[in-house]
Amino acid sequence: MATMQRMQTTGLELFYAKGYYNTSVDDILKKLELSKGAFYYHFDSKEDFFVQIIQNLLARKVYSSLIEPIEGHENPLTLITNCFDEAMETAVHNEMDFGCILSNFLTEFNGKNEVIMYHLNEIVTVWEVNLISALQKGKFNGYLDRHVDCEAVATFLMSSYFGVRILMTGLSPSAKKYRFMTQLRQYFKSIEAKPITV
Amino acid sequence: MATMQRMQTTGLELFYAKGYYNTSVDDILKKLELSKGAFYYHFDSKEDFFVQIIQNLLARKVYSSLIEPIEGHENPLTLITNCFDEAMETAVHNEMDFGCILSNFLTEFNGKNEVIMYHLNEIVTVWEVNLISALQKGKFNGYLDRHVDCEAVATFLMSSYFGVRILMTGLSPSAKKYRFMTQLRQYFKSIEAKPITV
DNA sequence: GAGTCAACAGACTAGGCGGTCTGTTTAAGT
DNA sequence: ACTTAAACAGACCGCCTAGTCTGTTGACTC
Repeated sequence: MATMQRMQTTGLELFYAKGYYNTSVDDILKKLELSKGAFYYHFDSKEDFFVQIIQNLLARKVYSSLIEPIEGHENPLTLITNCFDEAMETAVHNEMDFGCILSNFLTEFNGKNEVIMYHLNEIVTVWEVNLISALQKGKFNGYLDRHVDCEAVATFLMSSYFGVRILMTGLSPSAKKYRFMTQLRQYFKSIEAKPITV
Repeated sequence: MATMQRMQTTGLELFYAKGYYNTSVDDILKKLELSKGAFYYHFDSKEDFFVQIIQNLLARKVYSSLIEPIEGHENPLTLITNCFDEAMETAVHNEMDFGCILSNFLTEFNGKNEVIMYHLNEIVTVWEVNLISALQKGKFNGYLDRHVDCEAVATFLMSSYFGVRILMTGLSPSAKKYRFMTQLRQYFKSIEAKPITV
């Protein structure tokens, strides 16, 4: 049981760092000092292995870092700002940052593996749904302007976050983060509830 | 000479659709009905082949679709809006859209191949520089608010574009595009030159 | 018409890949 | 003590991959 978890943890590490297709089962087993027998005792195939990683590790990771932090009753724009800030700060401090795990896998498997894409898209949908409902709640509570299209805002936010994580893998990630955050705040200012013009 | 171009064109097609590591030299040669001898007569290696594709095809593609359209003297916010709109419209009409080519390769090679990453980042930098200068020119010409940080805007724009192209590979790309564009316009409104309050 | 060389063809190799299969160990049950 | 089976170990297989190497073709020269 502990072995299964170790396999999945190092599996995700290596898949994230080197990509799924570029990481062999032997690579993972070598790092764990385990054998082929151990792997295929616990998992049916490499694909089955990865699907379980998605459900057990990736889904929880996305939830704890991107969904749970925006579930409060405060201003959703503030919550999202802090959530993105923290997520990006983790990336900045991680010397081996390869971008957003979810977005990387979406890119790698798009058009190549329908089964895996299905599970990945499920996570994306959960994130989207939670973002939208957080925004709608914020609109109801008077934090957002009445005319704001919450679904559109969610799409825009997800896009920009996926994208900035790609850019942050390049030069000066902390500068990229700072610039991104200033413009996010600028954007948020434009959709927040307008004070009643007296 | 014509063979080299055919190789590069189909090479980019397949690399884009299936990924670099997931596309074998034989795959490309099979589609072209050519032999190993032909390939290694024209190119030193698979990596050399790809670097040439980047410089000959990818760089031009990015230039013609993302840089050249924003080089005019009009309002840069309008130019960028139309540029993104058109680029995304092409993606919507492409039944086999796998996202932004540049962003996909950035994701695939990040941390895996320094040589290729160098050439990819060169293209990113060119795009960034041109975006910034277009915005600065727009600021000088009174289209943008005086307090706008052009570098930050460029980072934000590149992020959001990379990201939305990923989302658009999922469900209802045209809806994603529409929502994205509404929020882009919203954001642009917040950084455009403010009319003098009388 | 003999020589030359660019532009290929295709057999070949060494290594890596996912996956299989036959063991072996170890601990618990009876 | 004997059985049973979970949890592995590791040799093995067929296939694929980047890259090599020895040819062959056909146009062009002199």
